[in-house]
Amino acid sequence: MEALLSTSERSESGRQPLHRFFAHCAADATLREELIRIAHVRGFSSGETIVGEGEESGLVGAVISGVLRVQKTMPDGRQQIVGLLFAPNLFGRVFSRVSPVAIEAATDCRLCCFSRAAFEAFLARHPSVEHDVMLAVLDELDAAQEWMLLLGCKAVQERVASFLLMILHQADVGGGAARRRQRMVNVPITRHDMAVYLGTTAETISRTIQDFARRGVLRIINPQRFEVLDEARLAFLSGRATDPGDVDEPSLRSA
Amino acid sequence: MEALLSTSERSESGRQPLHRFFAHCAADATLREELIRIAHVRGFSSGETIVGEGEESGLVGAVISGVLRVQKTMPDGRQQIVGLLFAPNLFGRVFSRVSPVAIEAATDCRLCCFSRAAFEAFLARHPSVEHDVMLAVLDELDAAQEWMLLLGCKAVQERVASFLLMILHQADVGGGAARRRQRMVNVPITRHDMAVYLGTTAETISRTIQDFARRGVLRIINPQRFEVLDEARLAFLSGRATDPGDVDEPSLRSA
DNA sequence: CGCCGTCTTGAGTCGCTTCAAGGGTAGTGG
DNA sequence: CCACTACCCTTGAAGCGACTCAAGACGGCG
Repeated sequence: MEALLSTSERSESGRQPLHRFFAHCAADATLREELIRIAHVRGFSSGETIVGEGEESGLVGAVISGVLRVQKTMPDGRQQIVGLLFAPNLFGRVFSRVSPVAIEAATDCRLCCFSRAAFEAFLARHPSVEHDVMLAVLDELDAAQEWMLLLGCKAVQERVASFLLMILHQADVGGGAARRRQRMVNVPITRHDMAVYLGTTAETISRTIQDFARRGVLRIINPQRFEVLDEARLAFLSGRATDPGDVDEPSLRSA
Repeated sequence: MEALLSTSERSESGRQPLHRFFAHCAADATLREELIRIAHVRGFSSGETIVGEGEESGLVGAVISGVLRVQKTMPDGRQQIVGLLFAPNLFGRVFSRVSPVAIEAATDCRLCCFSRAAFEAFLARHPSVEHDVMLAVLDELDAAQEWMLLLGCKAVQERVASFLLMILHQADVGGGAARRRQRMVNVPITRHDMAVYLGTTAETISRTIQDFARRGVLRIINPQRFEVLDEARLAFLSGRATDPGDVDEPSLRSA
């Protein structure tokens, strides 16, 4: 944990940058010390539940490595992933006794954990830190609203394209202008999880990705790894841009 | 504005209760005075835009009466309503230069407005009030995630049922145990807006509601006003509950 | 009264889901 | 070392729910 907070320079070395929240705390000796006292690092393996849905769980924290899925389940078993959390995002529902969502490990992962009570007490003592957490919550809200647009309006092909672009860009390393664009997409989750995130089925996901490959938008290295050959086309297919130059998209689906 | 903050008792008289945020401010003379100094009440008529999408707008505040729709639009014109705001909810994106969503008047309405800059300065001076705002944002996030479940998993019939229940319960008057259950649903928005909210089309909404009426779940007084005849059935149709007693639902759709 | 917007209803089409089966790969034990 | 199992991904075929297009009904307003 000490290492976590003492290495704000490691973002230089290509690792994930610190969350604003941690950067803030790391910069102040008092905050750092308080935080270290209540934090503990825990490993979870893929599939494990960190917080159950509707469950009273006193655990909040941040992702160090790996991916968490935030999901809701209906009484009859249908489920929807309402968020994916990568490092260095925060997880857990602060200021509520029960969590309205389940949080599970989508991959093996390491988490920096706090007891919710201790964390909230810490925030209450340091309003400027609570402010950072609020900004993180606002970002999450923005992301949720963007995803609602995707689920409500977009065809499956657009959803898959949007998802791939999201994965692609969240993997961009380095901050600001030094940010290096990736061409390789590493999908850290299964087709099934992708389907649950995108509100569709694993079969449809599979068909769509194969279709993209046939059209030359991307190259499939293996089921979890693609090379993006034409990012502009992918952005167009995602519905994010009204197409600038391409003429009518010929679908090779029937060929 | 003074009237707004001086009438925390009016929730007794059947009016909307104050938002936690206002209740807090009304209870402290200093806060109340500061808030009154930066607030102004404005009326908007149905269809007017309060904040444009992606636009730099310095306006935030709370709904006094009427309904706001929070929506996002794709480059090709498709749109999705990502939230409806009733009194006494807060509106506007604090701590961001641009708003990622548009905020429009879904009905004629009255709003208590603040300049974003002044409001943020006010929050910075009073962390306990900022805390209230954070709780409101967290509630909004919960609602957004619930709606993602609806958009990603539910069939249209379930979405419409969920929507009607939401409208029904948000109209329940009185707080806590004194809350009085409504049987009448007043849909404050058009079929088209409902469709945009539910990620479907106006035609499908219409068909579904007529179907509910044929099945005896509700009675249509006029296109904006229904009486709920069987709330348990409606809850079942919304997918919120695995049905306890009803056997297989006969659809009168084909009759 | 006639126009206009909203809601309703009908018919046809299509995208996606569902169901079913086959292939690839990793982990396990004989 | 090689079967064996299990899981994931892929592919095919059929069915259906919801969208699209089109037209008619209702109500409000100038």
